[in-house]
Amino acid sequence: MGTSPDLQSCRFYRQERLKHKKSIQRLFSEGKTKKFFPLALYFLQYEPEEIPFHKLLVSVPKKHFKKSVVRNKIKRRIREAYRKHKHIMYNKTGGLPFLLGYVYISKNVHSYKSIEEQVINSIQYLLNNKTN
RNA sequence: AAUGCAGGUUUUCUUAUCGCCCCGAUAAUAUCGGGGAGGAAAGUCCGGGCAACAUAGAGCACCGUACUUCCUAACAGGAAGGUCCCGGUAUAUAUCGGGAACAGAUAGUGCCACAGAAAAUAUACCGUCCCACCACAGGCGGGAUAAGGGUGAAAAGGUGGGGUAAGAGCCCACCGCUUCAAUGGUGACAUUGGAGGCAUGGUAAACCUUACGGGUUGAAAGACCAAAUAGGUUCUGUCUUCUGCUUUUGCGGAAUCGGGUUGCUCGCUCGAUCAAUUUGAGUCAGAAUGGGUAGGUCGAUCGAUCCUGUUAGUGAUAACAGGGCUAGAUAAAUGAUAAGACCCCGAUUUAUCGGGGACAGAACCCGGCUUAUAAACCUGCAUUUUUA
RNA sequence: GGCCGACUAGCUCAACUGAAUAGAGCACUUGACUACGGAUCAGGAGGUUAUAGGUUUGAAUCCUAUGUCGGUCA
Repeated sequence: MGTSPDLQSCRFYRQERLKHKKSIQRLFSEGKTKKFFPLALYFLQYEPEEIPFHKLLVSVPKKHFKKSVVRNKIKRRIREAYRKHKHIMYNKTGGLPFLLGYVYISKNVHSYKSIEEQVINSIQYLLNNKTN
């Protein structure tokens, strides 16, 4: 382990992605839910191993969007919005980091601006409801 | 020039800011440099490579393919050709364009509703004709015949003539069919000539026959690394219910199991506490060993490869020469925002404004097929109009 | 990523190896019965058999392609 990563930047590190199968199952079974239309946010605080990364997962249901092109586009927009505004969360230090799961619940494709707005709202909501 | 049909080619571009994935260098979550979706990446309909397992040979079964020759690693793909069908042009034929699951119904079995005399070994209902009788409209009996007969998808070679009591390939001509021979062609087949009097309805995307091909399973294949824990195997050692006394034999107590004591419980009582004898079984401890889950690495991107040219071939394609390296992720990168250029549509003040730029996103890799596609361009054919 | 299967009336299902009006129950609707309703009785409507081609005289059925839905394999 070298120098610690710059958490304030807009870089989106590989460790900030939620990949572990059991963590995902924990997030969806034990985590809390809050709706920010067109998104739904699952969140859960966890015990980090070394660096307190917030971990992100994005999901777009296949039921509403048949074409993988459309699903990929929405996922990229959500991830981009989170990347630009995640520094808000790292600014407020203290407390356990979050596992985040964004699920797209609308049946229509929304523009980047409306998605960005709701992502900011959701991050503010998380900071206000943080424990420890 | 427009429209339609068929086929082919291309799949918008530039800049800035912030980012993502891979590779290389410095050197370590930093900086620099390079690369980053498609013609269908799709459907998974075929064929192969690759991998594991299986495997003496032959036959049967099952699945698939089906005009011929060639191409190919292979194919249900492609090229060239043949036959048949459809459309156009001149018109007994030729030519142009398009299409065809295009082997066999004379190997066998099955099916062909309704209608119709009859639906497949032809039949004899209405008919036609001859003879005899009743007795003269006609009826009945015996015989000949298959020309004609509502039907039906399909009717037993067709047309014309001769012939006959009436008729019939009964006979003849032409056409068709079957078969034989010759010639041309690698072949499908074509042309010419002879013979047969016609024997052969349809259906094989019904069973089937013939010929050819197919081992099974798919990257979730498969190979390797490997923490903690549990268990398997092997080796070594220890013990054979626990405990007290005793040198040992042995004796006492407790526990467990089994039998008896009236069915049950307690109690009492009896027996056993590994089997056996050069060993085996089990408990515990230690060591070794192989299998293997979370996870990771490989498989995995240099290949039936791409580009250009020459040669051979009608062509698919092949050979040779030169040059290039061109995504490689794994809850899965290839993006977001802003501005401009190009193209299309609408409004119209003719220069602005507004809207739009299809179908669609790699997952081991190739060769095809099929399906989805905005716009532009090219080629062939047909129709219409204009000009000469 | 691979491999299977099913689409028939508003719903649940039939129609077997092709045969001409695609049938049954529930639901809907009309009438009768009843003071009214239910139940019952008598009738009626409702289908491009998922879509598009093909084979056949004839297709829900056979073949091909497409679409939708479902199952299964670590």
